[in-house]
Amino acid sequence: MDQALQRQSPPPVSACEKIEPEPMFDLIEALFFAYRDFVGEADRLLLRYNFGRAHHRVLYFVDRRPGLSVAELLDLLKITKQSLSRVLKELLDQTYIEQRPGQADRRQRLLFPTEAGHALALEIAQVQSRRFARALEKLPAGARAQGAAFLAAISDAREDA
Amino acid sequence: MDQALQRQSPPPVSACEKIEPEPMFDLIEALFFAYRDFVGEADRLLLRYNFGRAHHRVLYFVDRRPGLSVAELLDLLKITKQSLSRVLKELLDQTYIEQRPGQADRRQRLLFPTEAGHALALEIAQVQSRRFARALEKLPAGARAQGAAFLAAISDAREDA
DNA sequence: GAAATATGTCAATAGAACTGACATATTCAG
DNA sequence: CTGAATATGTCAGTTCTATTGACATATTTC
Repeated sequence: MDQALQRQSPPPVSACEKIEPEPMFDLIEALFFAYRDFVGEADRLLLRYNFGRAHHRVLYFVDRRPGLSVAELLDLLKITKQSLSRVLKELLDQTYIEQRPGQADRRQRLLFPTEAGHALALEIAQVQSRRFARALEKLPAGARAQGAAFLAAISDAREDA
Repeated sequence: MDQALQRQSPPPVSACEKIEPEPMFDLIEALFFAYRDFVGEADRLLLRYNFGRAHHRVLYFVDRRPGLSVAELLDLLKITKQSLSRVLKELLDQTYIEQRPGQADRRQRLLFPTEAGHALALEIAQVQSRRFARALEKLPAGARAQGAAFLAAISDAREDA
Protein backbone atom coordinates (compact mmCIF):
# COMPACT_ATOMS: atom_id res chain seq x y z
CA MET A 1 0.00 0.00 0.00
CA ASP A 2 3.03 2.30 0.13
CA GLN A 3 3.76 2.76 -3.51
CA ALA A 4 3.41 6.46 -2.70
CA LEU A 5 7.06 7.00 -1.91
CA GLN A 6 8.79 10.32 -1.60
CA ARG A 7 11.05 11.93 -4.14
CA GLN A 8 13.72 12.19 -1.52
CA SER A 9 17.29 13.37 -1.24
CA PRO A 10 18.50 15.95 -3.77
CA PRO A 11 20.20 13.92 -6.52
CA PRO A 12 23.60 15.65 -6.08
CA VAL A 13 23.03 18.15 -8.86
CA SER A 14 24.59 16.67 -11.99
CA ALA A 15 25.39 19.86 -13.87
CA CYS A 16 26.20 23.19 -12.25
CA GLU A 17 23.37 25.56 -13.12
CA LYS A 18 23.18 27.86 -10.11
CA ILE A 19 22.54 25.15 -7.54
CA GLU A 20 19.21 25.94 -5.94
CA PRO A 21 18.92 24.28 -2.53
CA GLU A 22 16.39 21.50 -2.02
CA PRO A 23 12.96 23.06 -1.38
CA MET A 24 11.76 22.93 2.21
CA PHE A 25 9.00 20.42 1.59
CA ASP A 26 8.59 19.83 5.29
CA LEU A 27 7.56 23.42 5.91
CA ILE A 28 5.47 23.73 2.74
CA GLU A 29 3.43 20.70 3.67
CA ALA A 30 3.18 21.47 7.37
CA LEU A 31 1.85 24.95 6.65
CA PHE A 32 -0.70 23.57 4.20
CA PHE A 33 -2.05 20.99 6.62
CA ALA A 34 -1.97 23.34 9.60
CA TYR A 35 -4.01 25.96 7.78
CA ARG A 36 -6.40 23.43 6.27
CA ASP A 37 -7.32 22.00 9.65
CA PHE A 38 -7.22 25.36 11.42
CA VAL A 39 -9.80 26.97 9.16
CA GLY A 40 -11.76 23.77 8.55
CA GLU A 41 -12.84 23.69 12.15
CA ALA A 42 -14.06 27.30 12.06
CA ASP A 43 -15.83 26.67 8.76
CA ARG A 44 -17.92 23.93 10.30
CA LEU A 45 -18.92 26.21 13.14
CA LEU A 46 -19.86 29.03 10.77
CA LEU A 47 -22.20 26.76 8.84
CA ARG A 48 -24.67 26.97 11.71
CA TYR A 49 -25.06 30.67 10.96
CA ASN A 50 -25.09 30.22 7.20
CA PHE A 51 -21.88 32.13 7.04
CA GLY A 52 -18.78 31.20 5.11
CA ARG A 53 -15.11 31.75 5.54
CA ALA A 54 -15.31 35.24 4.09
CA HIS A 55 -17.83 36.34 6.70
CA HIS A 56 -15.56 35.06 9.39
CA ARG A 57 -12.56 36.99 8.20
CA VAL A 58 -14.54 40.22 8.09
CA LEU A 59 -16.10 39.68 11.49
CA TYR A 60 -12.78 38.72 12.96
CA PHE A 61 -11.00 41.88 11.93
CA VAL A 62 -13.88 44.17 12.78
CA ASP A 63 -14.02 42.63 16.23
CA ARG A 64 -10.29 42.92 16.70
CA ARG A 65 -10.07 46.45 15.36
CA PRO A 66 -13.39 48.11 16.14
CA GLY A 67 -13.74 51.38 14.29
CA LEU A 68 -11.92 50.01 11.24
CA SER A 69 -12.69 51.81 7.99
CA VAL A 70 -13.76 49.93 4.88
CA ALA A 71 -10.54 50.84 3.13
CA GLU A 72 -8.44 49.51 5.98
CA LEU A 73 -10.41 46.28 5.98
CA LEU A 74 -9.93 45.83 2.25
CA ASP A 75 -6.22 46.28 2.67
CA LEU A 76 -6.06 43.71 5.44
CA LEU A 77 -8.01 41.12 3.50
CA LYS A 78 -6.44 41.95 0.16
CA ILE A 79 -9.70 41.65 -1.73
CA THR A 80 -11.76 44.11 -3.78
CA LYS A 81 -14.59 46.18 -2.40
CA GLN A 82 -17.07 44.34 -4.61
CA SER A 83 -16.00 41.07 -3.03
CA LEU A 84 -16.38 42.55 0.39
CA SER A 85 -19.74 44.14 -0.29
CA ARG A 86 -21.95 41.05 -0.36
CA VAL A 87 -20.41 39.59 2.74
CA LEU A 88 -20.39 42.84 4.67
CA LYS A 89 -24.00 43.55 3.71
CA GLU A 90 -25.09 40.21 5.11
CA LEU A 91 -23.26 40.85 8.35
CA LEU A 92 -24.85 44.30 8.58
CA ASP A 93 -28.35 43.02 7.73
CA GLN A 94 -28.14 40.33 10.35
CA THR A 95 -26.70 42.88 12.80
CA TYR A 96 -23.42 41.23 13.58
CA ILE A 97 -21.68 44.44 12.52
CA GLU A 98 -22.79 48.06 12.49
CA GLN A 99 -21.55 51.15 10.70
CA ARG A 100 -21.06 54.67 12.02
CA PRO A 101 -19.86 57.67 10.04
CA GLY A 102 -16.38 58.82 10.99
CA GLN A 103 -16.43 61.91 13.19
CA ALA A 104 -13.28 63.34 11.63
CA ASP A 105 -14.07 62.32 8.04
CA ARG A 106 -17.78 61.80 7.52
CA ARG A 107 -17.23 59.97 4.22
CA GLN A 108 -15.91 57.01 6.14
CA ARG A 109 -18.16 54.26 7.43
CA LEU A 110 -16.41 52.90 10.47
CA LEU A 111 -17.21 49.30 11.33
CA PHE A 112 -18.05 48.02 14.80
CA PRO A 113 -19.14 44.61 16.04
CA THR A 114 -22.53 44.39 17.74
CA GLU A 115 -22.94 42.35 20.92
CA ALA A 116 -23.93 39.34 18.82
CA GLY A 117 -21.03 39.95 16.49
CA HIS A 118 -18.53 40.13 19.30
CA ALA A 119 -19.96 36.98 20.86
CA LEU A 120 -19.67 35.04 17.61
CA ALA A 121 -16.18 36.28 16.91
CA LEU A 122 -15.14 35.27 20.40
CA GLU A 123 -16.70 31.83 20.10
CA ILE A 124 -14.75 31.06 16.96
CA ALA A 125 -11.53 32.48 18.35
CA GLN A 126 -11.92 30.23 21.37
CA VAL A 127 -12.39 27.14 19.24
CA GLN A 128 -9.25 28.01 17.31
CA SER A 129 -7.35 28.81 20.47
CA ARG A 130 -8.19 25.44 21.93
CA ARG A 131 -6.53 23.89 18.91
CA PHE A 132 -3.43 25.95 19.55
CA ALA A 133 -3.55 25.02 23.22
CA ARG A 134 -3.67 21.31 22.39
CA ALA A 135 -0.75 21.79 20.01
CA LEU A 136 1.32 23.71 22.56
CA GLU A 137 0.79 21.03 25.19
CA LYS A 138 2.94 18.69 23.14
CA LEU A 139 5.66 21.27 22.60
CA PRO A 140 8.39 22.61 24.87
CA ALA A 141 8.01 25.88 26.75
CA GLY A 142 8.48 28.96 24.61
CA ALA A 143 6.82 27.29 21.64
CA ARG A 144 4.06 29.87 21.50
CA ALA A 145 6.39 32.82 21.18
CA GLN A 146 8.63 30.95 18.76
CA GLY A 147 5.65 29.90 16.66
CA ALA A 148 4.28 33.42 16.51
CA ALA A 149 7.68 34.80 15.53
CA PHE A 150 8.07 32.10 12.88
CA LEU A 151 4.69 32.84 11.33
CA ALA A 152 5.24 36.58 11.44
CA ALA A 153 8.54 36.18 9.64
CA ILE A 154 6.82 34.24 6.86
CA SER A 155 4.27 36.91 6.06
CA ASP A 156 5.52 39.91 4.22
CA ALA A 157 7.43 42.21 6.52
CA ARG A 158 5.26 45.26 6.05
CA GLU A 159 2.30 44.26 8.22
CA ASP A 160 0.53 47.56 8.51
CA ALA A 161 -2.46 47.60 10.88
CA MET B 1 -5.00 57.21 11.71
CA ASP B 2 -4.91 54.69 14.56
CA GLN B 3 -8.51 54.58 15.64
CA ALA B 4 -8.21 50.87 14.93
CA LEU B 5 -7.07 49.93 18.39
CA GLN B 6 -7.00 46.45 19.82
CA ARG B 7 -9.51 44.96 22.21
CA GLN B 8 -6.72 44.16 24.60
CA SER B 9 -6.30 42.66 28.06
CA PRO B 10 -8.96 40.18 29.22
CA PRO B 11 -11.35 42.25 31.35
CA PRO B 12 -10.85 40.19 34.54
CA VAL B 13 -13.90 38.03 34.00
CA SER B 14 -16.75 39.60 35.94
CA ALA B 15 -18.89 36.55 36.57
CA CYS B 16 -17.59 33.01 36.92
CA GLU B 17 -18.91 31.04 33.96
CA LYS B 18 -16.18 28.52 33.31
CA ILE B 19 -13.42 31.05 32.71
CA GLU B 20 -12.24 30.50 29.15
CA PRO B 21 -8.70 31.84 28.68
CA GLU B 22 -8.16 34.82 26.40
CA PRO B 23 -8.00 33.58 22.79
CA MET B 24 -4.53 33.48 21.24
CA PHE B 25 -5.15 36.31 18.82
CA ASP B 26 -1.46 36.60 18.11
CA LEU B 27 -1.32 33.09 16.68
CA ILE B 28 -4.67 33.30 14.90
CA GLU B 29 -3.61 36.41 13.07
CA ALA B 30 -0.07 35.33 12.38
CA LEU B 31 -1.25 32.08 10.80
CA PHE B 32 -3.76 33.94 8.65
CA PHE B 33 -1.20 36.41 7.32
CA ALA B 34 1.49 33.79 6.87
CA TYR B 35 -0.76 31.58 4.78
CA ARG B 36 -2.22 34.49 2.83
CA ASP B 37 1.21 35.67 1.71
CA PHE B 38 2.62 32.17 1.31
CA VAL B 39 -0.02 31.07 -1.19
CA GLY B 40 -0.45 34.50 -2.74
CA GLU B 41 3.02 34.34 -4.16
CA ALA B 42 2.44 30.92 -5.71
CA ASP B 43 -0.91 32.05 -7.09
CA ARG B 44 0.71 34.84 -9.04
CA LEU B 45 3.20 32.43 -10.52
CA LEU B 46 0.47 29.96 -11.51
CA LEU B 47 -1.43 32.64 -13.40
CA ARG B 48 1.19 32.43 -16.12
CA TYR B 49 0.04 28.87 -16.84
CA ASN B 50 -3.66 29.69 -16.45
CA PHE B 51 -3.72 27.47 -13.41
CA GLY B 52 -5.26 28.25 -10.05
CA ARG B 53 -4.56 27.29 -6.52
CA ALA B 54 -6.41 24.00 -6.92
CA HIS B 55 -4.15 22.92 -9.77
CA HIS B 56 -1.15 23.68 -7.66
CA ARG B 57 -2.27 21.57 -4.76
CA VAL B 58 -2.90 18.60 -7.03
CA LEU B 59 0.37 18.97 -8.87
CA TYR B 60 2.26 19.43 -5.63
CA PHE B 61 1.05 16.20 -4.08
CA VAL B 62 1.37 14.16 -7.26
CA ASP B 63 4.94 15.37 -7.59
CA ARG B 64 5.72 14.63 -3.96
CA ARG B 65 4.02 11.25 -3.95
CA PRO B 66 4.32 9.89 -7.48
CA GLY B 67 2.10 6.88 -7.97
CA LEU B 68 -0.59 8.33 -5.73
CA SER B 69 -4.07 6.94 -6.35
CA VAL B 70 -7.04 9.23 -6.89
CA ALA B 71 -8.57 8.14 -3.61
CA GLU B 72 -5.42 8.96 -1.70
CA LEU B 73 -5.24 12.37 -3.32
CA LEU B 74 -8.85 13.09 -2.42
CA ASP B 75 -8.15 12.23 1.17
CA LEU B 76 -5.11 14.48 1.30
CA LEU B 77 -6.93 17.42 -0.19
CA LYS B 78 -10.18 16.76 1.64
CA ILE B 79 -12.31 17.59 -1.38
CA THR B 80 -14.81 15.59 -3.45
CA LYS B 81 -13.94 13.71 -6.59
CA GLN B 82 -16.18 16.04 -8.61
CA SER B 83 -14.16 18.99 -7.40
CA LEU B 84 -10.95 17.25 -8.28
CA SER B 85 -12.11 16.14 -11.69
CA ARG B 86 -12.06 19.46 -13.54
CA VAL B 87 -8.66 20.39 -12.21
CA LEU B 88 -7.13 16.99 -12.73
CA LYS B 89 -8.49 16.77 -16.26
CA GLU B 90 -6.82 20.03 -17.18
CA LEU B 91 -3.52 18.88 -15.75
CA LEU B 92 -3.82 15.62 -17.69
CA ASP B 93 -4.85 17.34 -20.93
CA GLN B 94 -1.92 19.72 -20.73
CA THR B 95 0.34 16.82 -19.82
CA TYR B 96 1.62 18.02 -16.48
CA ILE B 97 0.37 14.77 -14.97
CA GLU B 98 -0.14 11.29 -16.41
CA GLN B 99 -2.15 8.28 -15.32
CA ARG B 100 -1.16 4.62 -15.32
CA PRO B 101 -3.33 1.73 -14.21
CA GLY B 102 -2.19 0.12 -10.99
CA GLN B 103 -0.34 -3.13 -11.57
CA ALA B 104 -1.75 -4.75 -8.44
CA ASP B 105 -5.26 -3.29 -8.75
CA ARG B 106 -6.08 -2.33 -12.32
CA ARG B 107 -9.08 -0.29 -11.22
CA GLN B 108 -6.75 2.33 -9.85
CA ARG B 109 -5.40 5.18 -11.93
CA LEU B 110 -2.08 6.04 -10.38
CA LEU B 111 -0.92 9.60 -10.90
CA PHE B 112 2.58 10.62 -11.94
CA PRO B 113 4.08 13.97 -12.82
CA THR B 114 5.46 14.38 -16.33
CA GLU B 115 8.77 16.13 -16.85
CA ALA B 116 6.96 19.42 -17.32
CA GLY B 117 4.84 18.75 -14.26
CA HIS B 118 7.84 18.02 -12.12
CA ALA B 119 9.60 21.14 -13.37
CA LEU B 120 6.62 23.35 -12.57
CA ALA B 121 6.11 21.81 -9.15
CA LEU B 122 9.74 22.37 -8.38
CA GLU B 123 9.70 25.95 -9.56
CA ILE B 124 6.83 26.82 -7.25
CA ALA B 125 8.35 24.94 -4.33
CA GLN B 126 11.54 26.91 -4.80
CA VAL B 127 9.71 30.22 -4.75
CA GLN B 128 8.00 29.23 -1.54
CA SER B 129 11.21 27.94 -0.05
CA ARG B 130 12.94 31.21 -0.72
CA ARG B 131 10.25 32.88 1.37
CA PHE B 132 10.97 30.45 4.18
CA ALA B 133 14.67 31.05 3.80
CA ARG B 134 14.20 34.81 4.12
CA ALA B 135 12.07 34.24 7.20
CA LEU B 136 14.58 31.90 8.80
CA GLU B 137 17.42 34.35 8.29
CA LYS B 138 15.83 36.62 10.85
CA LEU B 139 15.29 33.84 13.34
CA PRO B 140 17.66 32.01 15.70
CA ALA B 141 19.14 28.64 14.80
CA GLY B 142 16.74 25.75 15.17
CA ALA B 143 13.82 27.86 14.02
CA ARG B 144 13.15 25.59 11.05
CA ALA B 145 12.74 22.45 13.11
CA GLN B 146 10.73 24.31 15.74
CA GLY B 147 8.50 25.86 13.11
CA ALA B 148 7.86 22.54 11.43
CA ALA B 149 7.04 20.92 14.77
CA PHE B 150 4.75 23.78 15.67
CA LEU B 151 2.82 23.55 12.41
CA ALA B 152 2.59 19.78 12.58
CA ALA B 153 1.13 19.99 16.07
CA ILE B 154 -1.58 22.35 14.82
CA SER B 155 -2.87 20.03 12.12
CA ASP B 156 -4.90 17.05 13.13
CA ALA B 157 -2.56 14.33 14.31
CA ARG B 158 -3.42 11.52 11.91
CA GLU B 159 -1.49 12.63 8.83
CA ASP B 160 -1.67 9.47 6.79
CA ALA B 161 0.30 9.33 3.53
C1' DG C 1 -15.76 75.30 -7.77
C1' DA C 2 -13.06 71.36 -9.30
C1' DA C 3 -10.48 67.40 -8.20
C1' DA C 4 -9.59 63.81 -5.25
C1' DT C 5 -11.24 60.50 -1.85
C1' DA C 6 -14.32 56.97 0.59
C1' DT C 7 -17.86 54.32 -0.18
C1' DG C 8 -21.71 51.90 -2.48
C1' DT C 9 -23.77 49.41 -6.27
C1' DC C 10 -24.97 47.10 -10.77
C1' DA C 11 -23.65 43.67 -14.11
C1' DA C 12 -21.07 40.03 -15.90
C1' DT C 13 -17.68 36.46 -15.17
C1' DA C 14 -14.49 32.95 -13.20
C1' DG C 15 -12.76 29.57 -9.98
C1' DA C 16 -13.37 26.17 -6.67
C1' DA C 17 -16.03 23.87 -4.02
C1' DC C 18 -20.54 21.20 -3.10
C1' DT C 19 -24.64 17.40 -3.65
C1' DG C 20 -26.89 13.87 -6.14
C1' DA C 21 -27.26 10.52 -9.63
C1' DC C 22 -25.52 7.24 -12.56
C1' DA C 23 -21.98 4.47 -15.55
C1' DT C 24 -17.93 1.39 -16.08
C1' DA C 25 -14.32 -1.59 -14.90
C1' DT C 26 -12.33 -4.52 -11.65
C1' DT C 27 -11.82 -7.14 -7.51
C1' DC C 28 -13.41 -10.05 -3.98
C1' DA C 29 -16.31 -13.09 -1.31
C1' DG C 30 -19.44 -16.77 -1.14
C1' DC D 1 -19.40 -18.08 -11.41
C1' DT D 2 -22.26 -14.58 -9.74
C1' DG D 3 -23.26 -10.71 -7.09
C1' DA D 4 -21.54 -7.18 -3.92
C1' DA D 5 -18.13 -3.94 -3.06
C1' DT D 6 -14.56 -0.83 -4.73
C1' DA D 7 -12.09 2.76 -7.71
C1' DT D 8 -12.92 5.85 -10.84
C1' DG D 9 -15.30 8.88 -14.17
C1' DT D 10 -18.95 11.95 -15.55
C1' DC D 11 -23.29 14.78 -16.04
C1' DA D 12 -26.16 18.32 -14.13
C1' DG D 13 -27.21 21.84 -11.02
C1' DT D 14 -25.86 24.86 -7.19
C1' DT D 15 -23.19 27.77 -3.82
C1' DC D 16 -19.61 30.71 -2.28
C1' DT D 17 -15.88 33.71 -3.06
C1' DA D 18 -13.56 36.40 -5.75
C1' DT D 19 -12.73 39.11 -10.07
C1' DT D 20 -13.13 43.42 -13.62
C1' DG D 21 -15.46 47.39 -15.28
C1' DA D 22 -18.58 51.11 -14.98
C1' DC D 23 -20.91 54.47 -12.61
C1' DA D 24 -23.25 57.07 -8.50
C1' DT D 25 -23.03 59.78 -4.12
C1' DA D 26 -21.19 62.24 -0.36
C1' DT D 27 -17.45 64.63 1.49
C1' DT D 28 -13.01 66.71 1.79
C1' DT D 29 -9.29 69.31 0.00
C1' DC D 30 -6.93 72.42 -2.93
